[in-house]
Amino acid sequence: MSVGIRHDDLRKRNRAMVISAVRRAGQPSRTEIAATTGLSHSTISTISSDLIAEGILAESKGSEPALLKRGRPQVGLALDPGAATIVAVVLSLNSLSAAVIDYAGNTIVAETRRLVTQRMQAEALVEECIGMVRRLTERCGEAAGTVLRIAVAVQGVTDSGSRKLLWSPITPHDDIPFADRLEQEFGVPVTVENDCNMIAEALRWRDPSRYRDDFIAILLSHGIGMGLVVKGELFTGTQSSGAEFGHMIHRPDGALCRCGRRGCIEAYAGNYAIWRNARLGDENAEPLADLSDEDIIALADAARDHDGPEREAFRKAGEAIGFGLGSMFALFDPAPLAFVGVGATAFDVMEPYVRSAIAKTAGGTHSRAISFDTMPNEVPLIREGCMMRALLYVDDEIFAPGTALRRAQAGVA
Amino acid sequence: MSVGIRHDDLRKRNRAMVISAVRRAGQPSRTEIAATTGLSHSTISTISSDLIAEGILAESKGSEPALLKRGRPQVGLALDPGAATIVAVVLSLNSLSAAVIDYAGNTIVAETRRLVTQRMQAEALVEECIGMVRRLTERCGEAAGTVLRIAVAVQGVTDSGSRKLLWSPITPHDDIPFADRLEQEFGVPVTVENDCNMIAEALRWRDPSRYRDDFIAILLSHGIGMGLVVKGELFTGTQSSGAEFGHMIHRPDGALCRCGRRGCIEAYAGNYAIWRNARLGDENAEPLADLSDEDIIALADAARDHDGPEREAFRKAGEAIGFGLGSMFALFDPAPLAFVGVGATAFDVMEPYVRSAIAKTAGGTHSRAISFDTMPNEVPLIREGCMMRALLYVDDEIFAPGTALRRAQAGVA
DNA sequence: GCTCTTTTTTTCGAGCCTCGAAAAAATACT
DNA sequence: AGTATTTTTTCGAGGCTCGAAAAAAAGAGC
Repeated sequence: MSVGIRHDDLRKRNRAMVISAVRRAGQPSRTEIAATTGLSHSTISTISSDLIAEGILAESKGSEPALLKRGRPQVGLALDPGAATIVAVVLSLNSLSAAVIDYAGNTIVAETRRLVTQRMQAEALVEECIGMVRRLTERCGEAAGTVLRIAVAVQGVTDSGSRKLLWSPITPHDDIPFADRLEQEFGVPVTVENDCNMIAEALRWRDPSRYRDDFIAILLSHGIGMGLVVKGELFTGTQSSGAEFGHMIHRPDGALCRCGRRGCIEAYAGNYAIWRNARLGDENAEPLADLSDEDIIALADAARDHDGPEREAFRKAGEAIGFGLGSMFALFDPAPLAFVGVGATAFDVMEPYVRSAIAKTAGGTHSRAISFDTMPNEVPLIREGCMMRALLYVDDEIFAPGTALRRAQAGVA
Repeated sequence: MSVGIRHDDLRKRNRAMVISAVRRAGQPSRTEIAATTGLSHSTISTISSDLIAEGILAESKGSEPALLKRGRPQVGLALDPGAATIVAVVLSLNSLSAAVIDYAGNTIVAETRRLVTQRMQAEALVEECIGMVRRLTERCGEAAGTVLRIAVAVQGVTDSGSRKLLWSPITPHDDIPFADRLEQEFGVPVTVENDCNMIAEALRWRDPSRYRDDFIAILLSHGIGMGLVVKGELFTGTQSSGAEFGHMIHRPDGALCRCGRRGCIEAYAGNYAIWRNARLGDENAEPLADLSDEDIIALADAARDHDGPEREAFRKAGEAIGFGLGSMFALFDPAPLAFVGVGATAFDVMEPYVRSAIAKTAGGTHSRAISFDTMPNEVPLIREGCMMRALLYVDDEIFAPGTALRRAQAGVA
């Protein structure tokens, strides 16, 4: 049961509101913050002067456009870049990248390297991450503030506590305790997040007008992933990162999926499935391990060009996605969609089939206009979402409690 | 964006905590409440004496078991039955019932009558509801407190604001504005809720240990309904009451559903679908309008007795439910399940097929033991959930704000 | 250049709220 | 009857937010 609300929580939450307002708006004045939060000017004044004294916010004197208005000019508040530093790590099939990022969201240093993830031991994967983070932080040296948080985004299923990678297509190993190992190594809180969830998080910041309280991000790549925001909250499973759209059942006992089961949406709409249908015409053939982007683009070109097995393969893919979305819409109604990843470049080929499938479902009723958006490159989105994840943690869990936290901790000690 | 938290909100929320603790625990002492809410004894003391003064709570002197302990005896706090009155209305196929209920949850008067809902005009349906509520409240007369809330539970889809019945199998008419019409008539806030959501609400109160933060209630009757609780919240659509499990797609372009579409889970697992498969062997036959409970029980008996079309029909039903659950579990992981309604009496026939279907899905992995529970009679659950809905509204929206509300309203006026 | 107006930000006292400690109340034990 | 024990209330202290007023920092007008 939820616990009663104490007096100190009040300040904590209002500090969080102010920080969040600044992160969202960029350089809002105190008056603006008062308006958006609904708190009084005096409260905003005290809170923001506290935050400035603590080095979390800073008055941004320099870059004002100095809009010529009559009275005392507004002074913008901005996040102090030096307040903290976070590290965002993105691990995907055969690739690892990481960046050290300041509190305002500017990348300080970054690195990317290729790995053969599918052939590595679990421990070697973890050590590659540790190594890269160590190199980067040392490269920054004293220049950067203290690292307060590390977030790792991985393709695959993580546990609901964001501590372990439960299963992933990038490695044959299960239950890899990334968070524990990295925390051990760096003494800083760490989370492992699902890549598609990070895409969803990034979309909220990229385009809050479209991606606000309810939307769906679908990653069309070798497999099919989904990031889902419902009622303003990132939707996760009760025990895992959840939202495994690719493994909803499209056709019971149908095509062979990479996961070993049959009839999953992915077994029709994943890159390997499209290739398999187009080239082999056998939906039970063993899925390929990997497939280059060019291969998919070539298939899409062929499908656009003429009727044939390629177009038929994309039809099956679109149908699987459409019926899957229809089933989801039966659960929580239609929402704006973003298709991300290589598959998005071929989405124009699939779209009519997706739409006609949705039209055959309960989702088709409400939705006069379900709108699709496509973004071929998922990498920057994952990176960005991962960064936001870490920064928001610092905002809410470290800076919002402020001295109250330190007081409480001292009390415990 | 969420708004800052003011000083008065604090008291409001802590009052809500206290009320909720009493509703949940029955007759907790102040000390107990302090423990469960985490608030200090002094705070609980002031808040509860306020609530007693306002006639919301009462000290329950009478029925103590007087457990012999050393110190000053605890004095239990209970909801004052006379604090308020609510009306719960349940409208289902060919049946309307309503009850006037006191603040402690005791039924004061109740009435049920049969209607031919499918042949009535929309307005006539609304008027039947109004008439029954009026008769009941008049029957109570001065005996009951003021009615503060009316909740209507209906089979079908309502809008997300719980104002209209968007679609229902009990009537051919759409968009029936129950809430507006009843509010007009009685001058009291009214909501229209989906019956399965009310079942879920009831289960939380019936057995909080099993039905707590995440669970699924599935109504197996003529159609298939679902009530879903995820992370402690009743799951609803963004625009409708949502969670239309019955209209997730089991087989694309498959059996004819009552909704006019094809391949819905309901088109395999609804009573009409089971009957159709067993008796006609034609999954495209026009669905029957209604079917008696006895018919389904007879089919289940036949299926238990010998292999044949009946057993095959239940196999198809179980498979549809199992694959559907598997897809849901892919989205948010397995959760405890309750099967409610006539179909639950036949669940033993379907269970093996349900389980084997789930085992073929992503949900099958995590779930070493997904547990099913069956409750044949849905009516008392719907009634109970509907009552709780209304009572919780009074708790949170009327009694928790308390005088603060009245003050604010006066300020506005 | 000086004063007036306008807008933003800070200051200050009032009013609530929760908390901890101590007191009061109510009962069982001896 | 007195003591121990547990629950509940009382009371002063400390925080927090708010509204009003003051202070600050500009442009506008003469």
